[in-house]
Amino acid sequence: MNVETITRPSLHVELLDRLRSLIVEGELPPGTKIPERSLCERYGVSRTPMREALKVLAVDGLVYLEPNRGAWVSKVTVEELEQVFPVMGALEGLSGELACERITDEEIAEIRKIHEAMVKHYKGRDLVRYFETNQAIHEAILAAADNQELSTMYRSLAARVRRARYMANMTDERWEQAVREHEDILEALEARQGLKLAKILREHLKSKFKTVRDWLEVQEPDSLN
Amino acid sequence: MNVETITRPSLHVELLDRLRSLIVEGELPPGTKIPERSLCERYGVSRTPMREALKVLAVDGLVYLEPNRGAWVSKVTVEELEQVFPVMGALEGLSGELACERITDEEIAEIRKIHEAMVKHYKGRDLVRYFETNQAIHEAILAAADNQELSTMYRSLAARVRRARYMANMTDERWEQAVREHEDILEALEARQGLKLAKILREHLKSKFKTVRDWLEVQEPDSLN
DNA sequence: ATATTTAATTTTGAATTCATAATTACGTCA
DNA sequence: TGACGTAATTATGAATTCAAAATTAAATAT
Repeated sequence: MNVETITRPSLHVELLDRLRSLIVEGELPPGTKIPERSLCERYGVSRTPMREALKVLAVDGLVYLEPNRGAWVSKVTVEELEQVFPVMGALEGLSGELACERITDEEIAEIRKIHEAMVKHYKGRDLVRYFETNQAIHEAILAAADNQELSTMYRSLAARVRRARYMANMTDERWEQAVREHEDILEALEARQGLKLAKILREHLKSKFKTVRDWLEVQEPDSLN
Repeated sequence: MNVETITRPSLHVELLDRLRSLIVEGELPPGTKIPERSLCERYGVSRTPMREALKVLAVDGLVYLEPNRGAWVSKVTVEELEQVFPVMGALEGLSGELACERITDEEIAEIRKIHEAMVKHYKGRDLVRYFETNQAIHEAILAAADNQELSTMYRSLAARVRRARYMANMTDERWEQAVREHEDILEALEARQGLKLAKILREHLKSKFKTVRDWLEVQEPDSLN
């Protein structure tokens, strides 16, 4: 009897991952037209699995489909993020609460380490590494919450937010504030104060939204769609 | 110039809606194998759009895909709902909070009406209509919250929960408690006490989960997948 | 030159086809 | 009878094909 069955993922799943990165990492910027044929050639697949992947990404909110007209990388608008951020706040708050209930001392120590690294990158003004470690902290809290449904939903929203390259817009003042908030996050986590952590995380997201909004209002003066 | 352009939705969207109903309404019960061919014949479409729809439903969590083996209506497990309910709680709590900020007196009056109807169905022990009006209240609060992202996510989870036909399992005691909780919901809403409403809604979901869990533990003694 | 039709081209939507994996049916042998 | 192996059948994954819609290019008129 075979226990260790090998299940090669189907093409559309593979494409899903790759397209998602392309979009989230900004290689395909918001508003870009996605012509099926050229993307298919790029990955050497036929249109069938490509179209399947695009349909999933459309439900995910990363792609915008117009019947008979094709697919675009969906834009990141202030109006959209105004709605996304409160939802993310609720989810990340829950993430903090659940994490405090379940997290082990070892996991906390691990997060503390990432936190210290993040502070180091802040002091060295290394924006890219700061962003990476920052994200790693939120991911670690999410992991500690140990809720797959929560993770999936949170990541889906986080991906959409990440496309706004707002980091470049962070003033020194806001950056400092973000780090301060992260100190509070660690503190609440180490004390396992779930409700407090939830509240801090929600507040943290609110100030993040301010940064993103300012950035978007510069980038996207008007424009429809 | 044509302003009123007609955009016929593509087949896969049409199928998406129909399949979703089939699954949520229980016509295709959890665990059912979904043979592509027969479903295609049922709707008179080819496999291409059907497969596109199935892939989307799989991301939604209503369908389970196994590579090279096909699609099944995903099962409703206690383990899954244990994760879904807290997330729903966070979302519905936010829904209550936002609703309290935005809701008009007229909208409140409308919800009060549905509430009265619900109480009437409770007294008449009309389970089906009770369930309908109950759901309508939560939908109305969600609508008042006026957040599309929130609505989408909430509905996706609610659909998965609805598939557990737990209502049949409601004891008189629990039913009474649910109605009592709904009285509190109305009260907090009319007083526009957002945080309180959020808390009540979360609690409300917790007791709902108890009912669902009891039902599932009878229905699904063990079983994998 | 600009606007407006009309034709050609391209792109998309969906059915069909083909290859491959999985399942079922059958036959053999202990 | 039942376990095992092999062939036949069926179902799925993905490429291809075909029809229809949209876009672009060309032609005509103003």
